[in-house]
Amino acid sequence: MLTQAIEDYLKAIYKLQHSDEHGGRVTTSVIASRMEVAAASATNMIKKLAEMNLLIYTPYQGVELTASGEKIALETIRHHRLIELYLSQALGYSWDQIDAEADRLEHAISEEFEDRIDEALGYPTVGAHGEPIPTKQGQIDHPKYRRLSELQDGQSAVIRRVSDRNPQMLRYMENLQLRLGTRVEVTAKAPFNGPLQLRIDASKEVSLGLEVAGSIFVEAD
Amino acid sequence: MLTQAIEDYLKAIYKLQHSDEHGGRVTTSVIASRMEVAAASATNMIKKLAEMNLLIYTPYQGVELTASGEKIALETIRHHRLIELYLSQALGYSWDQIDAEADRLEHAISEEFEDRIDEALGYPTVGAHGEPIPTKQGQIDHPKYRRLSELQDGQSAVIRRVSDRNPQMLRYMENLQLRLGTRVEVTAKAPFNGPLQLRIDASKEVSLGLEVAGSIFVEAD
DNA sequence: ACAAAAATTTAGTCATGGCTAAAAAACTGT
DNA sequence: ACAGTTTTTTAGCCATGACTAAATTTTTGT
Repeated sequence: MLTQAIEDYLKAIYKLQHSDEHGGRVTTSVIASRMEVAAASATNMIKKLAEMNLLIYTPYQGVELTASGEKIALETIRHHRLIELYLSQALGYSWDQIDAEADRLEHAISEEFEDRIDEALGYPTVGAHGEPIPTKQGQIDHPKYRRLSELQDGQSAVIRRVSDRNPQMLRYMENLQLRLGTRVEVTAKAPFNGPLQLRIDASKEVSLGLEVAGSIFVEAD
Repeated sequence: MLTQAIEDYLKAIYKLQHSDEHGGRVTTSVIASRMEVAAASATNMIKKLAEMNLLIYTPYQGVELTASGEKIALETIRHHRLIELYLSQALGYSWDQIDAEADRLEHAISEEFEDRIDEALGYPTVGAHGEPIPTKQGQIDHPKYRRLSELQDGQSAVIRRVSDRNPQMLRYMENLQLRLGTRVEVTAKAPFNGPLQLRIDASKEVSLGLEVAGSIFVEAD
Protein backbone atom coordinates (compact mmCIF):
# COMPACT_ATOMS: atom_id res chain seq x y z
CA MET A 1 0.00 0.00 0.00
CA LEU A 2 1.12 3.51 -0.72
CA THR A 3 1.06 5.43 2.50
CA GLN A 4 1.60 9.13 2.81
CA ALA A 5 5.02 8.50 4.35
CA ILE A 6 6.10 6.38 1.38
CA GLU A 7 5.07 9.05 -1.09
CA ASP A 8 6.86 11.70 0.94
CA TYR A 9 10.10 9.74 1.04
CA LEU A 10 10.02 8.93 -2.66
CA LYS A 11 9.36 12.55 -3.51
CA ALA A 12 12.23 13.70 -1.33
CA ILE A 13 14.61 11.10 -2.74
CA TYR A 14 13.69 12.00 -6.30
CA LYS A 15 14.40 15.65 -5.63
CA LEU A 16 17.70 14.83 -3.95
CA GLN A 17 18.77 12.66 -6.88
CA HIS A 18 18.08 15.51 -9.26
CA SER A 19 19.63 18.28 -7.25
CA ASP A 20 23.19 19.19 -8.11
CA GLU A 21 24.24 19.13 -4.48
CA HIS A 22 25.39 15.91 -2.76
CA GLY A 23 27.23 14.81 -5.87
CA GLY A 24 24.51 12.43 -6.92
CA ARG A 25 24.92 10.24 -3.84
CA VAL A 26 21.69 10.13 -1.89
CA THR A 27 22.60 8.82 1.52
CA THR A 28 20.65 8.00 4.64
CA SER A 29 21.69 11.14 6.44
CA VAL A 30 20.78 13.39 3.52
CA ILE A 31 17.35 11.79 3.34
CA ALA A 32 16.90 11.97 7.10
CA SER A 33 17.82 15.62 7.16
CA ARG A 34 15.50 16.48 4.27
CA MET A 35 12.64 14.57 5.88
CA GLU A 36 13.45 15.98 9.30
CA VAL A 37 13.53 12.57 10.97
CA ALA A 38 16.24 10.68 12.84
CA ALA A 39 18.73 8.76 10.72
CA ALA A 40 17.49 5.48 12.16
CA SER A 41 13.97 6.28 10.99
CA ALA A 42 15.26 6.90 7.49
CA THR A 43 17.16 3.60 7.49
CA ASN A 44 13.94 1.83 8.45
CA MET A 45 11.93 3.38 5.68
CA ILE A 46 14.69 2.89 3.11
CA LYS A 47 14.77 -0.82 3.89
CA LYS A 48 11.04 -0.96 3.50
CA LEU A 49 11.12 0.85 0.17
CA ALA A 50 13.89 -1.47 -1.06
CA GLU A 51 11.73 -4.43 0.00
CA MET A 52 8.95 -3.00 -2.14
CA ASN A 53 11.31 -2.61 -5.11
CA LEU A 54 10.80 1.12 -5.17
CA LEU A 55 14.51 1.77 -4.82
CA ILE A 56 17.88 0.05 -4.81
CA TYR A 57 19.61 0.24 -1.51
CA THR A 58 23.29 -0.36 -0.98
CA PRO A 59 23.84 -0.27 2.78
CA TYR A 60 26.25 2.43 3.87
CA GLN A 61 26.32 3.75 0.29
CA GLY A 62 23.00 5.26 -0.63
CA VAL A 63 19.90 4.83 -2.60
CA GLU A 64 18.61 4.98 -6.17
CA LEU A 65 14.99 4.95 -7.26
CA THR A 66 13.79 2.15 -9.50
CA ALA A 67 11.48 2.87 -12.41
CA SER A 68 8.41 2.19 -10.28
CA GLY A 69 9.75 4.27 -7.41
CA GLU A 70 10.39 7.14 -9.76
CA LYS A 71 6.93 6.79 -11.23
CA ILE A 72 5.32 7.21 -7.83
CA ALA A 73 7.61 10.11 -7.01
CA LEU A 74 6.66 11.87 -10.22
CA GLU A 75 2.95 11.30 -9.65
CA THR A 76 3.29 12.82 -6.21
CA ILE A 77 5.27 15.75 -7.55
CA ARG A 78 2.70 16.26 -10.29
CA HIS A 79 -0.05 16.38 -7.69
CA HIS A 80 1.93 18.80 -5.60
CA ARG A 81 2.69 21.21 -8.41
CA LEU A 82 -0.78 21.17 -9.91
CA ILE A 83 -2.27 21.84 -6.50
CA GLU A 84 0.18 24.66 -5.84
CA LEU A 85 -0.67 26.28 -9.12
CA TYR A 86 -4.38 25.86 -8.51
CA LEU A 87 -4.09 27.41 -5.07
CA SER A 88 -2.33 30.44 -6.46
CA GLN A 89 -4.35 30.85 -9.64
CA ALA A 90 -7.83 29.89 -8.54
CA LEU A 91 -7.83 30.66 -4.85
CA GLY A 92 -5.47 33.61 -4.64
CA TYR A 93 -2.81 32.07 -2.42
CA SER A 94 0.55 33.79 -2.26
CA TRP A 95 3.90 32.17 -3.10
CA ASP A 96 4.82 31.47 0.48
CA GLN A 97 1.58 29.71 1.42
CA ILE A 98 1.13 27.14 -1.29
CA ASP A 99 3.81 24.62 -0.47
CA ALA A 100 2.61 23.72 3.00
CA GLU A 101 -1.00 23.40 1.88
CA ALA A 102 -0.04 21.29 -1.14
CA ASP A 103 2.10 19.02 1.03
CA ARG A 104 -1.03 17.86 2.78
CA LEU A 105 -3.43 17.89 -0.14
CA GLU A 106 -1.15 16.00 -2.54
CA HIS A 107 -1.84 12.75 -0.72
CA ALA A 108 -5.58 13.26 -0.42
CA ILE A 109 -6.68 13.97 -3.97
CA SER A 110 -7.99 11.47 -6.51
CA GLU A 111 -7.07 11.10 -10.15
CA GLU A 112 -10.38 12.77 -10.86
CA PHE A 113 -9.35 15.83 -8.88
CA GLU A 114 -5.97 15.90 -10.58
CA ASP A 115 -7.62 15.81 -13.99
CA ARG A 116 -10.15 18.50 -13.13
CA ILE A 117 -7.68 21.05 -11.87
CA ASP A 118 -5.31 20.19 -14.72
CA GLU A 119 -8.13 21.08 -17.09
CA ALA A 120 -9.15 24.17 -15.12
CA LEU A 121 -5.57 25.40 -15.32
CA GLY A 122 -5.34 24.76 -19.06
CA TYR A 123 -2.92 21.83 -18.88
CA PRO A 124 0.04 23.78 -17.51
CA THR A 125 3.61 22.54 -17.91
CA VAL A 126 5.19 24.78 -15.31
CA GLY A 127 4.29 25.17 -11.63
CA ALA A 128 3.80 28.24 -9.50
CA HIS A 129 7.49 28.58 -8.69
CA GLY A 130 8.57 27.71 -12.22
CA GLU A 131 9.19 24.01 -11.64
CA PRO A 132 8.36 21.65 -14.51
CA ILE A 133 5.17 19.67 -13.95
CA PRO A 134 5.57 15.98 -14.83
CA THR A 135 3.04 14.74 -17.35
CA LYS A 136 0.50 12.12 -16.39
CA GLN A 137 2.80 9.64 -18.13
CA GLY A 138 5.69 10.65 -15.91
CA GLN A 139 7.65 12.68 -18.41
CA ILE A 140 9.52 15.68 -17.17
CA ASP A 141 12.43 17.71 -18.39
CA HIS A 142 14.82 19.63 -16.26
CA PRO A 143 15.80 22.82 -18.02
CA LYS A 144 18.97 24.03 -16.39
CA TYR A 145 18.80 27.67 -15.65
CA ARG A 146 21.56 29.76 -14.19
CA ARG A 147 21.40 31.16 -10.72
CA LEU A 148 20.94 34.88 -10.56
CA SER A 149 23.95 34.93 -8.26
CA GLU A 150 26.14 33.68 -11.13
CA LEU A 151 25.35 36.54 -13.46
CA GLN A 152 28.06 39.07 -14.20
CA ASP A 153 27.82 42.78 -13.77
CA GLY A 154 25.73 44.26 -16.56
CA GLN A 155 23.99 41.03 -17.55
CA SER A 156 20.25 40.97 -18.02
CA ALA A 157 18.00 37.96 -17.61
CA VAL A 158 14.43 36.77 -17.03
CA ILE A 159 13.33 34.92 -13.89
CA ARG A 160 12.21 31.41 -14.76
CA ARG A 161 12.12 29.62 -11.46
CA VAL A 162 12.59 30.18 -7.75
CA SER A 163 13.42 27.79 -4.97
CA ASP A 164 10.39 27.01 -2.84
CA ARG A 165 12.31 25.82 0.19
CA ASN A 166 11.96 28.92 2.36
CA PRO A 167 8.52 30.55 2.67
CA GLN A 168 9.97 33.67 4.27
CA MET A 169 12.33 34.10 1.37
CA LEU A 170 9.44 33.63 -1.04
CA ARG A 171 7.51 36.35 0.72
CA TYR A 172 10.53 38.61 0.50
CA MET A 173 10.86 37.97 -3.23
CA GLU A 174 7.18 38.62 -3.80
CA ASN A 175 7.46 41.94 -1.99
CA LEU A 176 10.30 42.91 -4.30
CA GLN A 177 8.15 42.01 -7.32
CA LEU A 178 10.58 39.28 -8.22
CA ARG A 179 8.16 37.02 -10.08
CA LEU A 180 8.32 34.49 -12.89
CA GLY A 181 8.91 36.37 -16.11
CA THR A 182 10.30 39.43 -14.41
CA ARG A 183 13.30 40.93 -16.18
CA VAL A 184 16.28 41.70 -14.00
CA GLU A 185 19.62 43.35 -14.71
CA VAL A 186 22.70 43.14 -12.55
CA THR A 187 23.92 46.71 -12.28
CA ALA A 188 26.70 46.07 -9.81
CA LYS A 189 28.28 43.21 -7.94
CA ALA A 190 30.07 43.75 -4.66
CA PRO A 191 33.32 41.80 -4.16
CA PHE A 192 33.97 39.14 -1.48
CA ASN A 193 30.59 37.46 -1.97
CA GLY A 194 28.87 40.73 -1.33
CA PRO A 195 25.36 41.58 -2.45
CA LEU A 196 24.47 42.36 -6.02
CA GLN A 197 22.69 45.45 -7.19
CA LEU A 198 19.64 44.62 -9.25
CA ARG A 199 17.40 46.60 -11.55
CA ILE A 200 13.92 45.05 -11.56
CA ASP A 201 11.68 45.36 -14.61
CA ALA A 202 13.79 48.22 -15.90
CA SER A 203 12.65 50.39 -13.04
CA LYS A 204 13.45 50.14 -9.35
CA GLU A 205 16.82 49.06 -8.04
CA VAL A 206 17.48 46.87 -5.04
CA SER A 207 20.41 45.32 -3.32
CA LEU A 208 20.07 41.54 -3.10
CA GLY A 209 22.02 39.15 -0.88
CA LEU A 210 23.70 36.14 -2.45
CA GLU A 211 21.53 33.66 -0.62
CA VAL A 212 18.41 35.06 -2.21
CA ALA A 213 20.10 35.54 -5.57
CA GLY A 214 21.21 31.92 -5.43
CA SER A 215 17.61 30.82 -4.99
CA ILE A 216 16.47 32.57 -8.15
CA PHE A 217 17.01 30.82 -11.48
CA VAL A 218 17.11 32.85 -14.63
CA GLU A 219 17.41 32.60 -18.37
CA ALA A 220 20.10 35.02 -19.49
CA ASP A 221 19.79 36.83 -22.81
CA MET B 1 -3.62 15.59 18.91
CA LEU B 2 -6.49 15.47 16.47
CA THR B 3 -5.95 12.55 14.17
CA GLN B 4 -8.01 11.82 11.13
CA ALA B 5 -9.55 8.85 12.92
CA ILE B 6 -10.68 11.04 15.81
CA GLU B 7 -12.32 13.54 13.49
CA ASP B 8 -14.02 10.73 11.59
CA TYR B 9 -15.45 9.17 14.74
CA LEU B 10 -16.66 12.48 16.12
CA LYS B 11 -18.31 13.33 12.83
CA ALA B 12 -20.03 9.95 12.69
CA ILE B 13 -21.18 10.19 16.31
CA TYR B 14 -22.54 13.69 15.78
CA LYS B 15 -24.55 12.52 12.79
CA LEU B 16 -25.85 9.51 14.67
CA GLN B 17 -26.92 11.68 17.61
CA HIS B 18 -28.88 13.90 15.29
CA SER B 19 -30.47 11.23 13.17
CA ASP B 20 -33.95 10.18 14.16
CA GLU B 21 -33.08 6.49 13.99
CA HIS B 22 -31.61 4.63 16.95
CA GLY B 23 -33.86 6.54 19.35
CA GLY B 24 -31.12 8.92 20.39
CA ARG B 25 -29.01 6.15 21.90
CA VAL B 26 -25.63 6.05 20.18
CA THR B 27 -24.15 2.71 21.08
CA THR B 28 -20.87 0.99 20.31
CA SER B 29 -22.36 -1.26 17.67
CA VAL B 30 -24.09 1.59 15.89
CA ILE B 31 -20.84 3.53 15.76
CA ALA B 32 -18.89 0.46 14.69
CA SER B 33 -21.31 -0.26 11.90
CA ARG B 34 -21.31 3.34 10.66
CA MET B 35 -17.52 3.44 10.73
CA GLU B 36 -17.26 -0.02 9.21
CA VAL B 37 -14.92 -1.29 11.90
CA ALA B 38 -15.19 -4.15 14.40
CA ALA B 39 -17.08 -3.40 17.61
CA ALA B 40 -13.90 -3.83 19.63
CA SER B 41 -12.20 -1.16 17.58
CA ALA B 42 -15.04 1.22 18.29
CA THR B 43 -14.84 0.49 22.02
CA ASN B 44 -11.13 1.33 21.94
CA MET B 45 -11.64 4.63 20.23
CA ILE B 46 -14.63 5.54 22.39
CA LYS B 47 -12.54 5.05 25.51
CA LYS B 48 -9.85 7.21 24.03
CA LEU B 49 -12.31 9.96 23.12
CA ALA B 50 -13.80 9.82 26.63
CA GLU B 51 -10.28 10.13 28.03
CA MET B 52 -9.85 13.27 25.95
CA ASN B 53 -13.15 14.68 27.23
CA LEU B 54 -14.62 14.75 23.77
CA LEU B 55 -17.55 12.61 24.79
CA ILE B 56 -19.22 11.05 27.81
CA TYR B 57 -19.10 7.31 27.79
CA THR B 58 -21.34 5.10 29.86
CA PRO B 59 -20.08 1.55 29.30
CA TYR B 60 -22.69 -0.77 27.80
CA GLN B 61 -25.00 2.22 27.38
CA GLY B 62 -23.66 4.59 24.77
CA VAL B 63 -22.06 7.85 24.13
CA GLU B 64 -22.77 11.58 24.11
CA LEU B 65 -20.54 14.29 22.71
CA THR B 66 -19.30 17.00 25.05
CA ALA B 67 -19.24 20.63 23.93
CA SER B 68 -15.65 20.30 22.74
CA GLY B 69 -16.35 17.03 20.97
CA GLU B 70 -19.30 18.60 19.20
CA LYS B 71 -17.20 21.58 18.22
CA ILE B 72 -14.66 19.38 16.50
CA ALA B 73 -17.41 17.37 14.84
CA LEU B 74 -19.01 20.53 13.49
CA GLU B 75 -15.71 21.88 12.20
CA THR B 76 -15.12 18.62 10.37
CA ILE B 77 -18.65 18.64 8.98
CA ARG B 78 -18.23 22.26 7.89
CA HIS B 79 -15.06 21.33 6.05
CA HIS B 80 -16.75 18.39 4.43
CA ARG B 81 -19.77 20.29 3.22
CA LEU B 82 -17.84 23.30 1.97
CA ILE B 83 -15.50 21.01 0.05
CA GLU B 84 -18.40 19.05 -1.41
CA LEU B 85 -20.05 22.23 -2.58
CA TYR B 86 -16.82 23.53 -4.01
CA LEU B 87 -16.22 20.30 -5.89
CA SER B 88 -19.65 20.46 -7.46
CA GLN B 89 -19.79 24.20 -8.12
CA ALA B 90 -16.22 25.01 -9.09
CA LEU B 91 -14.92 21.73 -10.47
CA GLY B 92 -18.03 20.22 -12.00
CA TYR B 93 -18.23 17.09 -9.87
CA SER B 94 -21.52 15.19 -9.89
CA TRP B 95 -23.61 14.37 -6.81
CA ASP B 96 -22.32 10.85 -6.46
CA GLN B 97 -18.61 11.74 -6.56
CA ILE B 98 -18.26 14.49 -4.02
CA ASP B 99 -18.66 12.62 -0.75
CA ALA B 100 -15.74 10.26 -1.19
CA GLU B 101 -13.40 13.02 -2.34
CA ALA B 102 -14.46 15.30 0.52
CA ASP B 103 -13.97 12.50 3.04
CA ARG B 104 -10.27 12.59 2.31
CA LEU B 105 -9.84 16.31 1.76
CA GLU B 106 -11.70 17.40 4.88
CA HIS B 107 -8.77 16.35 7.06
CA ALA B 108 -6.10 17.89 4.86
CA ILE B 109 -7.23 21.47 4.42
CA SER B 110 -6.19 24.47 6.48
CA GLU B 111 -8.35 27.24 7.92
CA GLU B 112 -7.01 29.35 5.10
CA PHE B 113 -8.38 26.94 2.53
CA GLU B 114 -11.69 26.75 4.33
CA ASP B 115 -11.98 30.53 4.31
CA ARG B 116 -11.02 30.87 0.66
CA ILE B 117 -13.53 28.37 -0.68
CA ASP B 118 -16.17 29.75 1.68
CA GLU B 119 -15.59 33.13 0.08
CA ALA B 120 -15.41 31.72 -3.45
CA LEU B 121 -18.78 30.07 -2.86
CA GLY B 122 -20.35 33.24 -1.48
CA TYR B 123 -20.64 32.08 2.14
CA PRO B 124 -23.18 29.34 1.52
CA THR B 125 -25.43 28.01 4.28
CA VAL B 126 -26.52 24.83 2.54
CA GLY B 127 -24.36 22.05 1.11
CA ALA B 128 -24.52 20.24 -2.20
CA HIS B 129 -27.07 17.69 -0.99
CA GLY B 130 -29.06 20.29 0.92
CA GLU B 131 -27.44 19.74 4.31
CA PRO B 132 -26.99 22.79 6.53
CA ILE B 133 -23.38 24.01 6.72
CA PRO B 134 -22.30 24.81 10.29
CA THR B 135 -20.94 28.33 10.71
CA LYS B 136 -17.33 28.89 11.66
CA GLN B 137 -18.62 29.45 15.19
CA GLY B 138 -20.26 26.03 15.18
CA GLN B 139 -23.85 27.13 14.78
CA ILE B 140 -26.17 24.94 12.78
CA ASP B 141 -29.87 24.43 12.55
CA HIS B 142 -31.62 21.28 11.58
CA PRO B 143 -34.69 22.13 9.55
CA LYS B 144 -36.90 19.07 9.61
CA TYR B 145 -38.25 18.28 6.24
CA ARG B 146 -40.67 15.51 5.38
CA ARG B 147 -39.64 12.50 3.42
CA LEU B 148 -41.03 12.34 -0.06
CA SER B 149 -42.24 8.86 0.82
CA GLU B 150 -44.56 10.35 3.45
CA LEU B 151 -46.45 12.59 1.05
CA GLN B 152 -50.03 11.73 0.20
CA ASP B 153 -51.47 11.22 -3.22
CA GLY B 154 -51.89 14.58 -4.91
CA GLN B 155 -49.48 16.49 -2.71
CA SER B 156 -46.87 18.74 -4.24
CA ALA B 157 -43.53 19.70 -2.73
CA VAL B 158 -40.04 21.03 -3.42
CA ILE B 159 -36.89 18.94 -2.89
CA ARG B 160 -34.75 20.47 -0.16
CA ARG B 161 -32.31 17.77 0.73
CA VAL B 162 -31.23 14.28 -0.25
CA SER B 163 -29.40 11.61 1.67
CA ASP B 164 -25.81 11.29 0.57
CA ARG B 165 -25.29 7.79 1.89
CA ASN B 166 -25.53 5.89 -1.37
CA PRO B 167 -23.62 7.19 -4.42
CA GLN B 168 -25.50 4.89 -6.78
CA MET B 169 -28.78 6.24 -5.54
CA LEU B 170 -27.50 9.78 -5.97
CA ARG B 171 -26.58 9.02 -9.55
CA TYR B 172 -30.04 7.58 -10.11
CA MET B 173 -31.68 10.71 -8.69
CA GLU B 174 -29.52 12.96 -10.83
CA ASN B 175 -30.50 11.04 -13.93
CA LEU B 176 -34.15 11.58 -13.05
CA GLN B 177 -33.48 15.31 -12.65
CA LEU B 178 -34.38 15.09 -9.01
CA ARG B 179 -32.32 18.02 -7.78
CA LEU B 180 -32.48 20.55 -4.98
CA GLY B 181 -35.30 22.96 -5.73
CA THR B 182 -37.07 20.58 -8.10
CA ARG B 183 -40.84 20.54 -7.72
CA VAL B 184 -42.44 17.14 -7.45
CA GLU B 185 -46.05 16.02 -7.24
CA VAL B 186 -47.27 12.66 -6.07
CA THR B 187 -49.80 11.60 -8.66
CA ALA B 188 -50.42 8.12 -7.31
CA LYS B 189 -49.36 5.93 -4.47
CA ALA B 190 -49.46 2.15 -4.76
CA PRO B 191 -50.70 0.24 -1.67
CA PHE B 192 -48.67 -2.23 0.42
CA ASN B 193 -45.53 -0.06 0.43
CA GLY B 194 -45.58 0.03 -3.32
CA PRO B 195 -43.89 2.67 -5.44
CA LEU B 196 -45.24 6.17 -5.84
CA GLN B 197 -45.93 7.86 -9.11
CA LEU B 198 -44.21 11.20 -9.39
CA ARG B 199 -44.56 14.18 -11.69
CA ILE B 200 -41.21 15.99 -11.90
CA ASP B 201 -41.10 19.72 -12.60
CA ALA B 202 -44.64 19.60 -13.90
CA SER B 203 -43.52 17.53 -16.84
CA LYS B 204 -42.33 13.95 -16.97
CA GLU B 205 -43.72 11.22 -14.76
CA VAL B 206 -41.77 8.44 -13.12
CA SER B 207 -42.42 5.61 -10.75
CA LEU B 208 -40.22 5.82 -7.69
CA GLY B 209 -39.51 3.09 -5.13
CA LEU B 210 -40.01 3.83 -1.45
CA GLU B 211 -36.34 3.48 -0.62
CA VAL B 212 -35.43 6.29 -2.95
CA ALA B 213 -38.46 8.36 -1.96
CA GLY B 214 -37.46 7.92 1.67
CA SER B 215 -34.05 9.38 0.91
CA ILE B 216 -35.47 12.58 -0.52
CA PHE B 217 -36.53 15.31 1.88
CA VAL B 218 -39.06 17.86 0.75
CA GLU B 219 -40.84 20.98 1.83
CA ALA B 220 -44.54 20.47 1.16
CA ASP B 221 -46.70 23.37 0.08
C1' DA C 1 -37.37 -15.53 36.36
C1' DC C 2 -33.99 -17.35 33.89
C1' DA C 3 -31.76 -19.52 29.88
C1' DA C 4 -30.34 -18.26 25.38
C1' DA C 5 -29.01 -14.69 22.36
C1' DA C 6 -27.06 -10.39 21.40
C1' DA C 7 -24.17 -6.60 22.52
C1' DT C 8 -20.15 -5.00 24.65
C1' DT C 9 -15.74 -5.08 26.66
C1' DT C 10 -11.21 -7.13 27.65
C1' DA C 11 -7.02 -9.24 26.32
C1' DG C 12 -3.72 -9.83 23.25
C1' DT C 13 -1.86 -9.31 18.31
C1' DC C 14 -0.32 -6.74 14.22
C1' DA C 15 1.50 -3.00 10.89
C1' DT C 16 2.99 1.68 10.50
C1' DG C 17 6.37 4.96 11.35
C1' DG C 18 8.34 7.55 14.61
C1' DC C 19 12.14 7.60 18.62
C1' DT C 20 16.84 6.72 21.53
C1' DA C 21 20.92 4.17 22.66
C1' DA C 22 24.40 1.26 21.32
C1' DA C 23 27.04 -1.29 17.90
C1' DA C 24 29.29 -1.43 13.58
C1' DA C 25 31.14 0.36 9.40
C1' DA C 26 33.28 4.00 6.76
C1' DC C 27 35.83 7.92 6.47
C1' DT C 28 39.81 11.41 8.17
C1' DG C 29 43.99 13.39 9.52
C1' DT C 30 48.48 12.90 10.87
C1' DA D 1 48.32 2.80 9.03
C1' DC D 2 45.51 3.47 12.48
C1' DA D 3 43.09 6.15 16.12
C1' DG D 4 39.37 9.12 16.36
C1' DT D 5 35.30 10.96 14.29
C1' DT D 6 31.32 10.60 11.60
C1' DT D 7 27.85 7.94 9.41
C1' DT D 8 24.94 4.18 9.33
C1' DT D 9 22.67 0.31 11.09
C1' DT D 10 20.72 -2.61 14.71
C1' DA D 11 17.98 -3.36 18.69
C1' DG D 12 14.37 -2.23 21.25
C1' DC D 13 10.66 0.98 22.58
C1' DC D 14 6.30 3.80 21.88
C1' DA D 15 1.64 5.53 20.06
C1' DT D 16 -1.99 4.84 16.77
C1' DG D 17 -5.70 2.28 15.32
C1' DA D 18 -6.99 -1.71 13.22
C1' DC D 19 -8.00 -7.00 14.18
C1' DT D 20 -9.74 -11.80 16.49
C1' DA D 21 -11.05 -14.56 20.33
C1' DA D 22 -12.76 -14.89 24.74
C1' DA D 23 -15.10 -13.05 28.72
C1' DT D 24 -18.72 -10.36 30.48
C1' DT D 25 -22.92 -7.74 30.62
C1' DT D 26 -27.42 -6.73 28.89
C1' DT D 27 -31.53 -7.91 26.59
C1' DT D 28 -35.10 -11.05 25.13
C1' DG D 29 -38.40 -14.74 24.90
C1' DT D 30 -41.05 -17.88 27.19
